[in-house]
Amino acid sequence: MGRQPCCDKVGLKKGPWTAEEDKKLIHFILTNGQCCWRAVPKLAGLLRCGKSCRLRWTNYLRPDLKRGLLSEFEEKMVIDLHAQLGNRWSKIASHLPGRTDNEIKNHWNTHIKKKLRKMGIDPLTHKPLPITETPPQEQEQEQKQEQIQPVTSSNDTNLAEIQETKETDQKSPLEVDDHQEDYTFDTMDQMVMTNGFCIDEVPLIEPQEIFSSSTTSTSSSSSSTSSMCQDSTISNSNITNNNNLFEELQITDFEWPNNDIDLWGDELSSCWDLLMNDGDVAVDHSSISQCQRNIGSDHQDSWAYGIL
DNA sequence: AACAGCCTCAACCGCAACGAT
DNA sequence: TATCGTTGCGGTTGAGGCTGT
Repeated sequence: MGRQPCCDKVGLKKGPWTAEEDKKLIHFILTNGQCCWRAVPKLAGLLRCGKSCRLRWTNYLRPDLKRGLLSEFEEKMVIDLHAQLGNRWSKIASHLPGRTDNEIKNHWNTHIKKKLRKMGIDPLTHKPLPITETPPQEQEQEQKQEQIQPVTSSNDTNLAEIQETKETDQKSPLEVDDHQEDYTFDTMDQMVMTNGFCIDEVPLIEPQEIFSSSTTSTSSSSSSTSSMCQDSTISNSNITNNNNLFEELQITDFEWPNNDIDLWGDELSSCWDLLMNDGDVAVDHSSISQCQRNIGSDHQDSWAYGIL
């Protein structure tokens, strides 16, 4: 039928976002919530398409994002989940609070793939690489080739592999479980065992389960994006029960991680600095102190500002 | 210091899925 | 059921930073 472009591309800005654009988007979403991304750029005064705004928010500006490299535990979880789910990055991300599908996908392509190959494991099938079939010389060449070519390219996806991946992807977790004896990543198995769940029944990992000293109860955040769109305001009952700030902000759906998580990277902090320093934004210090009490003071300088 | 090649990751693109009508 | 509009997902790209020479 011929799809329309997601937005009128004439005169729209592309490429990296500026601090000013970030500021506008954050301000708009905090005051209006997430709704109808197509309308967001217009209403927020941005020369971007809605898609770009959504991506920027979900992958970078969302306050519940964890910053920095994946921990070893998270990495292992990604490997395990990838073995079950294939390249379903959003599904994988939904098990890792504060991580985005894009982030996990990038990390997989740049780090984990290499690691697995070094360990002699095929990152596509999670089975041992066919060492005997490939003469050592070729292997050496492959390794060199891999060093030359960016791992993000499709250099490792020949037709057969693509086919294989698709077949693997189409397997349900139960089907995968049927072949669990093929799973060869021993440390992974150990991890799975020590954490008390089987590969085919990966639980929703709560932040407090990953970070043992957690105090607040939260639910999976990454998977909440779509449900957030249902509301015209962002909702989070976990926080609002005893927190005026978030009521004021109409932030009721955020999954604020606990104080063990580095919530705000420097860049985002600066965005929020920009936001709070803006003329139409005031800082509610009483709310800040309340937030500090609720969540802990480690990040008090970073995030606890109210927009009135 | 200058340059080239490599690496990372934010952002884009196109398609699929889904809901509304 | 068919069509349309919107959002979400996964693959891919390329700018900028990093590293080695």
